[in-house]
Amino acid sequence: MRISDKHQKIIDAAVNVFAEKGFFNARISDIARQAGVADGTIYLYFNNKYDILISLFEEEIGKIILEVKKLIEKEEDPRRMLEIFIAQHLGLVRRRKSLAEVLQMELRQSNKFMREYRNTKFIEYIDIISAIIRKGQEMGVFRPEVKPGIAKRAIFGAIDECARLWILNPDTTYDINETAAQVSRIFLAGLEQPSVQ
Amino acid sequence: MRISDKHQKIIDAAVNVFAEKGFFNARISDIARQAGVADGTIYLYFNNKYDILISLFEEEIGKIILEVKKLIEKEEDPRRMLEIFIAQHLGLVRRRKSLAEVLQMELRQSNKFMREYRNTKFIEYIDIISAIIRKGQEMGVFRPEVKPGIAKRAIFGAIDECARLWILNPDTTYDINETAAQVSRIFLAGLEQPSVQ
Amino acid sequence: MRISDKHQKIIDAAVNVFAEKGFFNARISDIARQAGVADGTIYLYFNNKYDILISLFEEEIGKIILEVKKLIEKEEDPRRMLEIFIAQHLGLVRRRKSLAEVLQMELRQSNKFMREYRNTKFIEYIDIISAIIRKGQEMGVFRPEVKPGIAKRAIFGAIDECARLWILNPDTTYDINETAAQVSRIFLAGLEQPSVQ
Amino acid sequence: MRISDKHQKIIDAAVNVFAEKGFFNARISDIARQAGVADGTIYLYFNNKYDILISLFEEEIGKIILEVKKLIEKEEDPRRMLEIFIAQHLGLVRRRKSLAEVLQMELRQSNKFMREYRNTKFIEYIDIISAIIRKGQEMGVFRPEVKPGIAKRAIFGAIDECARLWILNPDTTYDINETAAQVSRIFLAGLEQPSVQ
DNA sequence: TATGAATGAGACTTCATTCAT
DNA sequence: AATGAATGAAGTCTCATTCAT
Repeated sequence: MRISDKHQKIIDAAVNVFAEKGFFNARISDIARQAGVADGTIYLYFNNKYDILISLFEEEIGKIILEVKKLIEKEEDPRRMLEIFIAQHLGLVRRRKSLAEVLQMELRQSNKFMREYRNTKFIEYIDIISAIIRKGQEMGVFRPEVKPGIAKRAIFGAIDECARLWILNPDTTYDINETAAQVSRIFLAGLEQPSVQ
Repeated sequence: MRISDKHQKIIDAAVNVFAEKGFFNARISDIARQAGVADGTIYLYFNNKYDILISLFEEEIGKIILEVKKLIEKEEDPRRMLEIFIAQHLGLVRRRKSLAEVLQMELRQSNKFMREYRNTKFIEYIDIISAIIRKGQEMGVFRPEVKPGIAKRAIFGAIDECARLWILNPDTTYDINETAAQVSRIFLAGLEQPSVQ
Repeated sequence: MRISDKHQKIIDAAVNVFAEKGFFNARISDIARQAGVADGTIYLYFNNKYDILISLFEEEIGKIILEVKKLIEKEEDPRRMLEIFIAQHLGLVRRRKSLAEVLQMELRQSNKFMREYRNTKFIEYIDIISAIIRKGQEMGVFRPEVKPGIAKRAIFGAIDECARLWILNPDTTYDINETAAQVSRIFLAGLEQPSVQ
Repeated sequence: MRISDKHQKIIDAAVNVFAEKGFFNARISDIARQAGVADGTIYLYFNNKYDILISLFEEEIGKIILEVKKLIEKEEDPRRMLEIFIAQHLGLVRRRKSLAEVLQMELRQSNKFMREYRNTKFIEYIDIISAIIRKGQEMGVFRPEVKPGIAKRAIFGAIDECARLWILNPDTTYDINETAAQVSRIFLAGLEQPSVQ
């Protein structure tokens, strides 16, 4: 195992603590306690508090990218691919609520940091969407005038906002599956060639 | 003048400072300096740092709601209304970049706060979208199976994410007008009754 | 009237506020509000917060000295005089509870101040006791070996501590009259010439 | 060692600083400097500034109670016990002047706090006096009509006030031993059964 | 005289980070 | 590698005092 067991324990603890309190209100000692290590131990694995957040983000989103890519590459139909991406992203909220909260929060974190940190993992993630769209356009399934660079943002934003709602009010909101279905339908209708219908 | 001049000066300064540094990295003394008042003066107008953020949000989004409602109520066609809402929201980013940054950041602020603070102004804002959709459905323009409560989130999320991109990389990205046009087209196509076309 | 009406209003307000919150926790604005004047007005009558405390003390204890002296000088018997002094001091607690609290607190205030401020009014007050004792010794009523300078402290301390108890727990404690009677009896027995009995 | 070395160091430093400046004028950094620790270290041992005062009080008065009880329980004669209590209390002033100052100050501290904080240690301390008196009454040495609950306050107040005088003007006042002797004599004469004499 | 908005120095407290063990 | 006690910088907020009106 390249990455120590404790490294992952700390990441997991940080996910929970950041999700509960937010990055700035989270204390290193909270993370340490939840990870079952001493405060100082954290600094053997991470440079500083912000480094935990960045590492967490890169590693966890890396895993998510692998998962969703594996699911998508089995498919042929770009429409189906998009449905899978959307369902997968929203499914993450149910399966790993705290992680979803942190990833979401992080993207909007203090802009000073975001500007400094070129978030390549996140770009890789949403570029899955634009790749799907491009493929659909090549296949003549999606309308050619849609700009994949804009559409990917629109689609990601839409599902992320639905996720945010669900995170804040898990009970009072629409069922996640239904949300995924609705969002998929809207975007598919919005992207498809009229002639295709 | 109901609200003192200094109240607004502090809000304006806070918008700039929060946008630049983020809420947690912003210091009260930064805001005070930029507002041209003493640190203590801020506490004559706001209870605490977080109260500045909340007040800022409520007051500024209140103005935005008024503006966009005024524009929309002149229109008859729900499709046009949606275009206006989208264009208006994205236009805000160009006209008032710092404000847009803060409002965006704020929505994802430390979830602990967000859970406590029922963000009624924000809900009022996105309910403009669902009202438009409902109207379109009544008029037979938009598809009846679309759930306005989900679609409003999707649409808001899409434009907000596009705004975020533009805020972070104003230069390298698509033109705002083009973005608005693309997003409008996707959603209109996604919402419209096939028969209408 | 030599001393303005507002001067007394501020003193009265300060008595209440100091009694309720203590000197350090009391705010000038509290006193101003209770006195029905503006914060700044207080500084037309007093140099600073501590000056209010000193003035309050000197003026109010001055009145108390006058009152008790007037009562005592009607008497011939030093034993009766002592009883009157004790009853009068404890009676103050019932009649003017807040004032009693402040005077008491003040005597033990931050020693830095107490050392700087020679509390002549207070000395004048307890010297009434030593004068009574001396008179009693001259008349052969009180034992000559008692040192008036020590006895005055002991007597004042005893009644002040009883007052303190009553201030803190007005309900659960002995009746004030009974306390006065008991304390008088103890000290009279302690001071009188055995032969006198 | 149950309580860390630093805990006691901070208490000792606080005694000195509170005695010199008073509780409210004392700064945490003063205490830290005098204790030879960092400011933050204080908060590893105490919750807040006021907690230092309370802890100091409880712990130090606890020790004093133990000492005086040990001395008293060797005696049979209640008169002698009272003398010992008085001498011991006044002796404390000479041996531990700063501590005496703080304990005294504390009893009259901002009444808001005193009302909240049921000062059980102090009550335990002065209940030593009432226990002595009750014992003397049972033995027929002290007069039965004296109420121990009042007398304990009177005696404590008397010696505390003498202590206060000595703390403020150590030079110009009576010798502590003489004061103790005088106060003892007054109270013994005041308490004893006439027939006993 | 009177006001009360404004000032700004200063204190308590927190907590990321270090380092001796 | 691991600990966790200790550090000390830094920020929010308070409030006595001032001064233009």
